[in-house]
Amino acid sequence: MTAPAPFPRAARLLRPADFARLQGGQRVGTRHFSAQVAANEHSGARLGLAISKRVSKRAVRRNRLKRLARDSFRHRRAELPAVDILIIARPSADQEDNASLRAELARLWQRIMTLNGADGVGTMRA
RNA sequence: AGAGCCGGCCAAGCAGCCGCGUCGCGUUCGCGCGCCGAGGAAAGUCCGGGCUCCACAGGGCAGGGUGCCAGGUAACGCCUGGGCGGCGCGAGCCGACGGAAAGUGCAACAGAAAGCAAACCGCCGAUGGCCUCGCAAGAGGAUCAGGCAAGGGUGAAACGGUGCGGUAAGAGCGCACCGCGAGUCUGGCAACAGACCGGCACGGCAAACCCCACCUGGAGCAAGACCGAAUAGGGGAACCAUGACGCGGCCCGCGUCGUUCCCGGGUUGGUCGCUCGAGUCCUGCGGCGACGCAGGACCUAGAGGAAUGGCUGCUCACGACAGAACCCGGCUUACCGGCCGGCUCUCCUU
Repeated sequence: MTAPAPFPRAARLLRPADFARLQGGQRVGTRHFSAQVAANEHSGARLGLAISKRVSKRAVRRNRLKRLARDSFRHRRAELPAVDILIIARPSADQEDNASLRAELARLWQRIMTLNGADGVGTMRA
């Protein structure tokens, strides 16, 4: 029912350095998430996740948020520009069900796209 | 049929689409195909081991742990069987359950007294003395000497309990039963039990110090090993003053710092450690059992910013607690509900 939308390793933030670079990136916030965005030198968008134990002490619940975010991201990755995105979950996210979190993530990707179109992200380019 | 006890097991299912990780095969290096891919607790990190490194060689002290007995096990604080005590009509369940005659200590309040007993209320006053009566024997009275600890009262606890005898009143003073005992015998590997005997002497607390028996180095896979680029600590051998420093609790003890010679090297990345193991299943034999032995079959997650998922549809008893991170054995805690086996009690029917 859905078009193929793979999510290879190249589309993930793997090194501590990748995360550190995003400290200076642009911030985008929604009700249950916040994101740090910066342009990268790769061919597509990359995703990193930061879901601390402050969100939930239960590993199962943190896993749910990560999986949801990754799945949502991979479906929209083709539309996103070449940016690194770090998604940070707020503790309130733990209370929401899958459907509303998916809707919120969809809006988040949309805002990142428009942000990039308005040229804000270019600041990180060397 | 209803209540309940014990042991074992399962953890919504199916399909489609889109994904993720290891491995194998193919590859036009984009990827494609196939197999496999969380738990009974993966959890808490409370014990025990394996493995690894650290200065280990030994002895002593200290510290810590365990604590009825006997087994099982790699080991344990776990498990099995047994004993004792308690709870339950019962199937069964629960128990830090060694030593109080080695010593030290503790016990608020209350109470006369809290531990080599003592005597507030009380009981008695036989015996000696006193008073009255009596010629006397003696009788009566008070309770001075004195005797007693039954009863009352306090307390968590008061120097065996109940009953009978006994007595001036009483008292293990005597007896019966119970309790108690560092006695004897019998049974048992033992914990312990039974019988007999003794005679009432020894209160409680050892999750108070302590004593006894047994166990016990420390840190942890970010342990640790290997590979490889810039700055330049390092490793081995020989000699030496016995000073300073260090030695994962301390001491004996041991080592380093110095000089000479020889050899070549660490944080961050990559690879390994990383899953074949006290493994799982089946059968047979031994054992009450935990478990052991033998044979056969099987390979069953291995990530690393961290995979094991998302969406949709259908079915039903409407789905709990919860996510591996070096690996095992336990314990504890969380949990919607369901299945199987064995057993107990009550009621009904025959």
